[in-house]
Amino acid sequence: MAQADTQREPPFRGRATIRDIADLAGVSIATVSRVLNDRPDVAPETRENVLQVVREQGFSTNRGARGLSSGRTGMIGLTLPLVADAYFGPMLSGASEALYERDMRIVLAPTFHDHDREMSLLDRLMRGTTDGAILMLPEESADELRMLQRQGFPFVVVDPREAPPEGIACVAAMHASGAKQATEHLLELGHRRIGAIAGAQGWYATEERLLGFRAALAGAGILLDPELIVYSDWRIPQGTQAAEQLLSLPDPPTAIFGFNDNVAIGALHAAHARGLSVPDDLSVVGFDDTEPAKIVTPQLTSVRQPLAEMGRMGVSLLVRLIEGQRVDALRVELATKLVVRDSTAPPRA
Amino acid sequence: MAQADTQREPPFRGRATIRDIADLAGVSIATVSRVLNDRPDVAPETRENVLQVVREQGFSTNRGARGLSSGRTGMIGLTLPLVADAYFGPMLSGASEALYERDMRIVLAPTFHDHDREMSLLDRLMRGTTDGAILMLPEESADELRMLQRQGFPFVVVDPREAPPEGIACVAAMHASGAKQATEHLLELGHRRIGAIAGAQGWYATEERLLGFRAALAGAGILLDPELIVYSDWRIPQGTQAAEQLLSLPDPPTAIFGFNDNVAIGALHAAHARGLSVPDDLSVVGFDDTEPAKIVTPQLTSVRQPLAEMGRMGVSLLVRLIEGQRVDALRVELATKLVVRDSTAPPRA
DNA sequence: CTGTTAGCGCTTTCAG
DNA sequence: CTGAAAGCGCTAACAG
Repeated sequence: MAQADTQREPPFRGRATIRDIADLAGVSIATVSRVLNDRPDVAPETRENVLQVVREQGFSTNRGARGLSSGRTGMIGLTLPLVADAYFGPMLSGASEALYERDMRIVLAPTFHDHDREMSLLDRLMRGTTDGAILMLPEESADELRMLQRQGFPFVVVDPREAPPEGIACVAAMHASGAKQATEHLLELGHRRIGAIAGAQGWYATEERLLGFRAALAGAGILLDPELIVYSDWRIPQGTQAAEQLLSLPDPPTAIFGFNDNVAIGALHAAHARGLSVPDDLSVVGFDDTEPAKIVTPQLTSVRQPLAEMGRMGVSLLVRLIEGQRVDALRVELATKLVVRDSTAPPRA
Repeated sequence: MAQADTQREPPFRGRATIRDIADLAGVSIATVSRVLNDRPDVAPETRENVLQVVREQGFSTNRGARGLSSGRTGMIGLTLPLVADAYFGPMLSGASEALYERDMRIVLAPTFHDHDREMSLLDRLMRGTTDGAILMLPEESADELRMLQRQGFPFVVVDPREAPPEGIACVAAMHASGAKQATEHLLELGHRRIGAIAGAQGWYATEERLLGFRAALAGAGILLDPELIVYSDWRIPQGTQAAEQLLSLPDPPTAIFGFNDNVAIGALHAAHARGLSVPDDLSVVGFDDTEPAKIVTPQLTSVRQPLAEMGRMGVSLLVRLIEGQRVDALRVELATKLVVRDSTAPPRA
């Protein structure tokens, strides 16, 4: 009772609702809604008036409520294996920038490489909280993805783990051409025996990069010695180990091509441990061009993947999907580019 | 008309709603809601029955709708300057893990160091979409934070930029003690002239670390030469520059304490450029112990900040705030710890 | 223990 | 061009 007039003007009992704005502006909530959604059928004067009040009150619409009534929440889900990662970070960053520009929000769902978790997350993302999703390096098989698609939930895969399934929106980097460039760079420097620390077997990126590697070698008329390819799991220690193996060969390579920066850095470590100087005794090139490539000594020559751009592109595709626009290019491949730094040089002697 | 029975069994016209579940289970929606929210007042048998149907349908509740009616969305907002960053990444990761465990989702809002953006983001986060927020290294002044608080929106600051304001939930690391440890380590090694590359002036972390640095020096009976402290902006190039300055002194330091890993790495670069060997000619220690510290050569001795743990702790505080529980310790300081690696050694001669 | 009944804040026909 | 009214899916009293 003596609770006083909390019901009065501006500082509402919580946050202003569309109804408060309507009252203040002396119009109906329908009109406010129209203004808020940029509908054309509002008198300019009315619109200005409403916007005025909206600004005064610092009002912005409750997405949950909007979602309920319109089916569109303005939020999109994003799953990715890891958040604290030099590889996924930039992708996430690019996606979040693009989303921000569209005034959309992102519901983050790290899977920590757990397939079940990813599935259940996805499942939950779909339940009205989110208009669509971006799946980065998803754990799902092509079949699972297709099933998801059949449920009518819009999503796009960024950086597919397996070969991108037909009919599913997907953005990837040009792995093969990047690998080819890297290998050719080594070849031009005069290297003839080039070892490769490939990624995990069966991964799309691994297979494609292998293709590019082989193509470059073939182009130089070099017959690939199978001993010179060793698979890894993309991580530094495995890279070190793989490099050890390569360098222990009776006829060791003079250059090593790591299929990502991690394994290349691992190779750097291995060289260091053997007292080999990079690039004088051994050239090393990486792939991805993540932050660490610029930090290690010597700075790593690496193939740049446009990670942030991949994130942005994923958003762009997804938004079109959500809006029901025709998407002609369901599959987008972004160019990669070799960045030469200090870890490559002509072979000794 | 011939649209047929989309209204029938399982595969609903979209996704099952609570009403569908109720029908299928032969109970009211209120009962389903009770089961879903783990209310005690449901007969075990009924509960099991409902859960059965829920599982069958792969149902999960629409958070938007829940938010509308209960005022709780199960989502929390998180602002941070950068997502793709060795420092913020782990914090974010820790927070997202903790949130996941509580079956809550995180709405990500990177500010890219833009104050206005952060404010508007925050403002939007508050509008019913989110139950509370975690602000990592917020741009807001103490006053702004207090204003926010007055609006009744629960939030906690993780890693405050300024000295943490009274009465605001806040988690930080023990900067001073970490800095003291690092300096003492150098002192024990025999260094007497120790340069510091401080962070940005006025930052809480800078001031506190400076305190620890001074305390350690004082403890060893060393009078601090003001020339030996140079401020930076936490980034690598600035670190390099600051180190140049320090090393150009008539009587240069034999060790440099970088107030974060970036500037310490910058110092490594500067040493390298001068042909100084680390740690033989110059010892370097960093702060934060981010990923790059382990990657550079030589590996960096650094003070570990429990970044992921800070994120988790932030969530834990926030959840208590949201649930209206009493929070006795509004201010949490997490311990830091020196990790000795290869960049520190006794001074030459 | 369970069902009924109001809304939560917003969008969207459908009438003026 | 604008308002009235009907929900979106769910929770929360309030009765039984």
